[in-house]
Order: sequence, then structure tokens, then C-alpha cells
Amino acid sequence: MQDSAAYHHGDLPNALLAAVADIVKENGVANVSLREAARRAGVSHSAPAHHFGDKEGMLAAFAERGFEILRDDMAAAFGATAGSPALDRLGAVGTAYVRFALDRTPYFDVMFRSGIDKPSHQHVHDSSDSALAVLIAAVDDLMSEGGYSEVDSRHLTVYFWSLAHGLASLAVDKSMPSDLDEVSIEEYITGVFGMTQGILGTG
Amino acid sequence: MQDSAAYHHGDLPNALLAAVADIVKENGVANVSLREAARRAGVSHSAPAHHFGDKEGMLAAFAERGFEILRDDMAAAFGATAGSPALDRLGAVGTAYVRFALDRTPYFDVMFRSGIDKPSHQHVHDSSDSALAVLIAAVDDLMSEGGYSEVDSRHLTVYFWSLAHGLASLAVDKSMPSDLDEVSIEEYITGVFGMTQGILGTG
DNA sequence: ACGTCAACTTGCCAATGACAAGTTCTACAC
DNA sequence: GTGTAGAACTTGTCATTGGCAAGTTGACGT
Repeated sequence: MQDSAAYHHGDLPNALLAAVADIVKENGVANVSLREAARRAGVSHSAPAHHFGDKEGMLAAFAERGFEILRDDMAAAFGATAGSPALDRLGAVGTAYVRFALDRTPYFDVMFRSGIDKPSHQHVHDSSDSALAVLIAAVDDLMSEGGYSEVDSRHLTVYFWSLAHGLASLAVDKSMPSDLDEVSIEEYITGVFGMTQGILGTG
Repeated sequence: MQDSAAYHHGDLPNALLAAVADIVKENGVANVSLREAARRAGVSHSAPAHHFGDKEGMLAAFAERGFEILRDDMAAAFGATAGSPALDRLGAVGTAYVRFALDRTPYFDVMFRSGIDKPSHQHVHDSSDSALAVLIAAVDDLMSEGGYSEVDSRHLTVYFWSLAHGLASLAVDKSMPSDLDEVSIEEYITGVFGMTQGILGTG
């Protein structure tokens, strides 16, 4: 057993991942380097490889942490809306997804735009699945609430996942039609998820 | 005036962009390099910079071409469904978006996952807008068909853009719940866009 | 023929990713 | 307390890369 601040540096892996977050924020995901992360953590140029294997390994570790945070954020939104209509809860989970992308953009960028291929990193894939599980739970909730028997639940899951991920991507890229500030992003979030409300019925 | 095959190489810019497509397909968007593109085009290591300025410039040129193809694909789908109900046309345009992502993945990857920031490349931004214009036209069509007066057209645009982009991203990443082959991707496409059909009314 | 200018080439440098071969510290056995 | 195994790092090196400066080549108008 050892406390979280041990060994030479203390907790190098965490320090390196924190450095990655800073680098992405400052210079973009394309400019992350093992050496720059090492420099910011105050260690030698090849220390990162010792912990993460290679550059993609470091990004994968960062992405994994991102999926865990995303899962926790969505789970919190799900929990906070217990008792509400299932469609509202689904909207809350979707909103948490978009908020995660906007509030933790470095994570979002590494998770989806860094070119790491998920299939080759099992633990990333697993943590991604654990985030998806929250959304699936919310969809199952909706289905079991009844009244949607004609809807395929797998389609509904992909539908919400797509909507949330697409909206998050557009928001992060600032690709909305006409310029929009933080306030109107909120408006789009409620507008887009509200659209679904209108579609599936008033609950 | 000069024909498209002139000067020393013939048409280096196009040859380089073709090389980029191959590199992305073979090694992923993270492994594109000016020098490898030059090698495949059979020119010296710094020839690409002469045409594109720098690496990001080359990727931006490639992305611009991608947005033009995307716009043309969506416009073709829009044109081919003239006379159909507006909601069907919108589904056709969205389907064209997802098909573009699946059939021309190298373009999709560079356009959305290469870390180039659109705002700093005006012509990329413009060609992106011209693609979005097709979708906006389809939404306007739907609005003017009547019966949706309570819907905000900007929200509806962002809604479809999000849905199409999100579904395309999931499909390319193979992040669907449970494994799915090409056939079931088709099923998800019709399922997800059909969901909207159910929501907005039967036309 | 001549000049001009675009289309390249050659040569260079700092930075990077990856690897090999060390060195230092920790924990645990005895 | 001493030794020893192994984890946590360092140092050194190499091929590759992006970018720049300074050439060279060839097409075109006059």
C-alpha cells in the first residue's frame, strides 16, 4: 500500500494527465507531445513513456478519464431527476452530455478528435461503454414508462446518443448557424431536446 | 490559360490531396505528413509547402474539398426527392450526410477530427456554410409546407444537423451499442430519421 | 534572346517519438 | 541493518518531421 503521493515525483501519471489538459487547452489536441507534458511535470523527456507506453497510450489514458467524468456527470443528472417524467430525465442526461463537451473541452477533444482508435484500447472502450450505459438506462426508463411500444429501443438509444453527440460537436466547433454566445447555446440545447419532447408526445 | 496538366509535375496540388486521402485511409489522420504526401506524389519534401503553406494548410485544402463533395451529395439527394413530402426530403439529405461519412471517411476525418480550426481558414468556413445551406433549404421547405408553425426553424436546423452529424460520427467510430455491420447501419439510419418522422407528424 | 516569375529542389535546424541502457529509490525479506 | 528485486525515473541516441532560407529549372510574354 502506498498513498497517492509516493515515489520520486509523487504522482506522475496524474501530473502528466493534468499537463495534457493544459496543453490541449492552450495549443490544441494536435500539439500534445510526450516531451511537452514531461517538461510541464518537471520530469525527463522519456518519463511519460514509462507510464503510458507511447503517445497514443497517454492520450488513451486521458480519454479514459474523460469517459469516466462524462459517465459521472450523466449519472448525476439522471439521479437528480428521479421522479420526473422519463422524457425529462432523458433531456437532462443529454444536456449533461453537451455541458460536458462545453465545460471540459480538452477531454471531449481527446476522446473524439485525437485520432486514437478506441477498439485497440480496451479500457477506453470499457469506460466509453459505462458512459453509454447511463443513457441506455434512461432510455429503458422511458420505454418501461409505457406508451412507446411502437418504438425500437435500440433505435431510440442511437437517436439520443446521436442527438447529444452531434449537438455537442457543433457547440464545441462553434458551427451553429449565425454566431451564438453561451446564452443562446442554452437555448439551442433546450430547443433541440424539446423538439424530441414534441415528437414523442407530451408525456 | 493552361490546361489542368501543366508545369513541372502536372497538377501537384491534386496529386498531393489524393496522397492525403490514401495516407488517412492507411495510417489515420494523425499520421499525415507533408513529407509522406510529397513522397507519394514523387516530389521533393518541401514541395507541398509551396502550394499549401504548411501542414494545416494542406489539411484545410483537403477539408474544403470534402465540404464541397458533401454539399454536392446532399444537393443531389435533395434534387432527387423533388416532389416528395418535405420530411422525406430532409431524411434523404440526412442520409446523404451519413453516407458521405461512411463512404468518404478520410474526408470526414480531416474535416472534423484533424484539429484544424475552421475559423482561421476562411475558405473552409465558406465551403462548410455552403453545405449547411442545403440542409437549411430542406428545413425551409418543411417549414413552408405548413403545419409546423410552432417550431423554431433555427432549432429545427440545429436539430437535423446534430442528428445527422452525431449519427455519422457514431457510425464512423463504430460506437453503436452492440456490434453492427453495414446492413444494420442502414437500419439505424432509417430508424433514427424515421423517429423524427414519427415525432413531427405523419406529413 | 531576354527577363520575369511561378514551380519546384537542396540543405539545414530544432523538435519529436521511440528505444536502449543506465541510475536511483522503495519495499520487503531475513 | 543489510541485501536484493524491481519499480520509477534519467541519459543518450536515432530516424522522422515541420518549417525556413537559398538556390535551380522551366514556361511564357515581349
